[in-house]
Amino acid sequence: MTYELPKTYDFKNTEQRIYAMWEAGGYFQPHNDPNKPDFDPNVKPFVISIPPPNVTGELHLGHAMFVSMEDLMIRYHRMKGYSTLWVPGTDHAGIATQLMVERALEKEGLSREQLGREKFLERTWAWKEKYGGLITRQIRRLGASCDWTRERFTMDPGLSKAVREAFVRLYEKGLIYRGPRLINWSPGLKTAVSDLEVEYSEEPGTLYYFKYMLAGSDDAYIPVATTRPETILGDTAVAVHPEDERYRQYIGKKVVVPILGRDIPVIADEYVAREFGTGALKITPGHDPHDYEIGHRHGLPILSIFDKDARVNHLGGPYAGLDRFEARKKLWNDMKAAGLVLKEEPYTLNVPRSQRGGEIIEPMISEQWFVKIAPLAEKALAAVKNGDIKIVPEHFEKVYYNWLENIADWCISRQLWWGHRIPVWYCADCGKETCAREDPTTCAHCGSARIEQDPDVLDTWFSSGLWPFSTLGWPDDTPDLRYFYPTSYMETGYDILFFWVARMIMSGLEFTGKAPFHTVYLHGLIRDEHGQKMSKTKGNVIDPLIVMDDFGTDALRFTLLVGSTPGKDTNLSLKKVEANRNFANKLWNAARLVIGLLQKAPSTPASPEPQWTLADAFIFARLKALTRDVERLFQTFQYGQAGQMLYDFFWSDFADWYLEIAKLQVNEGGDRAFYTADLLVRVFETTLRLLHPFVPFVTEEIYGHLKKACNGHSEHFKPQDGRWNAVLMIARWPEPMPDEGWEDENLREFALFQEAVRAIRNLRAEKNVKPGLKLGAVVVEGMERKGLYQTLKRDLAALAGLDETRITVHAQLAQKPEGHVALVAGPIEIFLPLAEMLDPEEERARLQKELAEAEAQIARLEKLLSSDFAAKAPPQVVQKERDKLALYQETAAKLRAQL
RNA sequence: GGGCGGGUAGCUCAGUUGGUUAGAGCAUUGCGUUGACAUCGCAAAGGCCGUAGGUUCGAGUCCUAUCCCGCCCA
Repeated sequence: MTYELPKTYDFKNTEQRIYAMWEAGGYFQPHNDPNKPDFDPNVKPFVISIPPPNVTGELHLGHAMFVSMEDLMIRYHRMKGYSTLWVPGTDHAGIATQLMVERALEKEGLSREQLGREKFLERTWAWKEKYGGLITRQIRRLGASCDWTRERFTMDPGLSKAVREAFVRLYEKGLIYRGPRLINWSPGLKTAVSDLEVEYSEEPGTLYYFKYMLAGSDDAYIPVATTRPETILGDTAVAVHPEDERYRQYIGKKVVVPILGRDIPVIADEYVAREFGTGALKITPGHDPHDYEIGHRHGLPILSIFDKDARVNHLGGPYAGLDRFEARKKLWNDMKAAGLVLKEEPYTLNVPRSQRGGEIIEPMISEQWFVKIAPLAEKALAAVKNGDIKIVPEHFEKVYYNWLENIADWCISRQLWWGHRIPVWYCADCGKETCAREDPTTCAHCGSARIEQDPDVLDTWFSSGLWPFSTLGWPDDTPDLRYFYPTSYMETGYDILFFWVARMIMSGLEFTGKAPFHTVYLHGLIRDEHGQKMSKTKGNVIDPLIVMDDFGTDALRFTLLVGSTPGKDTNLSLKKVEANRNFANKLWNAARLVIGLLQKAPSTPASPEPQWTLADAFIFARLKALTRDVERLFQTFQYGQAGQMLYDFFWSDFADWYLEIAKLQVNEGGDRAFYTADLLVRVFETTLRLLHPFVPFVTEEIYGHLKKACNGHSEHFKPQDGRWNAVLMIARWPEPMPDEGWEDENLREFALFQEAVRAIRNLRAEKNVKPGLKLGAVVVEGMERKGLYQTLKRDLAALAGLDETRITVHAQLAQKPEGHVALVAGPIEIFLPLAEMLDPEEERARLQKELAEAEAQIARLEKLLSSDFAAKAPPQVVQKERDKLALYQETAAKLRAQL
């Protein structure tokens, strides 16, 4: 019975089935599990914790990128025999999720305040249950081989316990403190956000110049410029540079706050840039980070003039109740009327905007919780500097250093409900705080039962920072934690190097005493095909789900993986995805052919000694080189390059050349057919293994068919390492095979053969020889080939459109055949009976051109070899050039003989 | 202001210990289909590797300067 496959690869009906098969087979779980009795602690683990997507999020290309990349890393290591664990999970995304639920409530005409905290949280959990599975289902669709039995969520009891433990430890160590500080306030969300969650955008604005009148004077004033006139209401000083001759006289005097009439001092501070604006700076310590520092230095009062909605409060006198922007307008108009205004100038502002939603952030004094970051940062810095952690690509190490060296304390409290609540209780009686691992019922200081928990929750990144170990059971000493921690690679986008990677390193070192991973691999952002950031407003968003529908998961994965270099942005074009869908189909069709051929071959050999052909030697030598190269590239994180080599090998060497010749060899029958089929299976199967981490579905599907066809036909047809596996995904990664000495010569000889074939094809094309017209030929192969072309006659004929029966092969020819045109490929000459269809002059010109080219190369190489090059370059490099020269000289000699 | 990355074919990009004729996909042009694949094949054309210096026997690759683009931090 013959085994046949459909003509086109049907990814739609394959991917889901394959994934379910893998998962049901338990292949996603580490083969060496510390929770099982047969556990062997000597087997090396390889572990990645997934960057947890928002639990209620939807798949975008950023997810597709990291899933593809991590799955590649995981599958490679799994095939290498590591006990491989990829821990999946999601995070609770405090702000994002809360906003979604609030929006849903709004539709019912409800607010979270109306509902109350408890009910609101119930609703949010229900929301999470309902939509939480979407993103993980989508990640599965990408082929992710994560261990779903170990899936985690940041608000699981275990991970919540980790958060609580981490907080309490830092608190006990004095690394967490609470206090009023200037923080970034998001008036729309009504919560503090960290420095990292603020983005600065350059926007056109105005620089306002006005008079700060000297107290007690009617005409003396200090001119001051500001971009935010409304903050005048909170000014508590005017600062000038101590050496500024213009204002020196005013230092220590008082000036009057416009409209409000408060007296404030003129102070001297070197921070003031004399050349900027008027050289005098108004100081609003309550609403500007720099002013805050200056205020501290000089012991200035700090006024908060806005409420939580960023409306002016009672300190703003007549402007109380106005929004900050309305207040700006009104105050400025009033100042104009009062004759205090000097001028306005257009000016480019650096506006702080919320990363979420884009509203303008207000710096405000607020009571918040902070992590004292310096001691943590120091260790995190050292871990990379001393090589415990390596960042790929390397240049991000500098970025990392720069950030950690200038880091400010981390504001970790958020005025939200959805998240881990701060484990601190305040006592109504003694006023002290109780921070505890278990919810207390009484104050730890006075025993009072009148305690109340802090209403705030922690920044989501606080829990994400614990992810590599909290997912493995920390703070409990679990078998998973002991065996799988520290993890191996941390793979993620460079955009969250600070948000997440740096914080994981700090937390890991602090809480577990170990770097949470030894390698950080950062990928770039996905942009559209013209390098533009994808955004809904631009309408250039590519939905990975649609791409997978149209071209298949493998095509998308291969495109993302091969088109990317570590740390560099990737422009994704659908054209490329389409090309890679074609690649998957090419694989499929090669499988059809290989399966067809092997079934035509005898199932046993007559002789145990194979007689390999030149083509056999060529493809196997190329496979060996490929295996070596791919391994080297994987070791150095050059996955894209590895994928490209696989693509080229498969398409060019294997499909275009070897398969064509293999057809002929199988048709020969007998042992030639048997050994050709045998080699086909080994080469093709090895290629499938090498490609599997990139395109897992199509390779797995083909593997199954190939295995079945082989097993159904001959017990001899087996993979290179001699055994078929249950599934490809756990087959062993191909070991590089050492060179045995025969490779180079065969590769060179095959290259000449290819050159000869191409020369014939070109001439045919040039002269419009009908494709169906089979030509005869005289081959002069030279003395060294010893009749090689007798055996290549058939292949040459098939590939170049010749008539095998009319090919003659000679070692040498005294005279060039009459009426023939000569083609030269190094030492090989081929004469085609085309003279009659050629203009002798044109033909002469063609040969002249080729000769000129060869002579140019000879001249170039002779010059090169007579220069210092021959003396100073490494011998192999020089030899390579000498060989080339010899080849050109032969070509030139043959050409001259033709002319 | 500080730092980082990039500028290679018409477009999008590879090109990692420097090795002497710079590659791919798409697009373009020509030819080709009963025999794995038109989701294909065979071929062609297309590049002073941003600019100027330097190091070297040798530079797309290393160094310096410079212009342009992008990103991060302040």
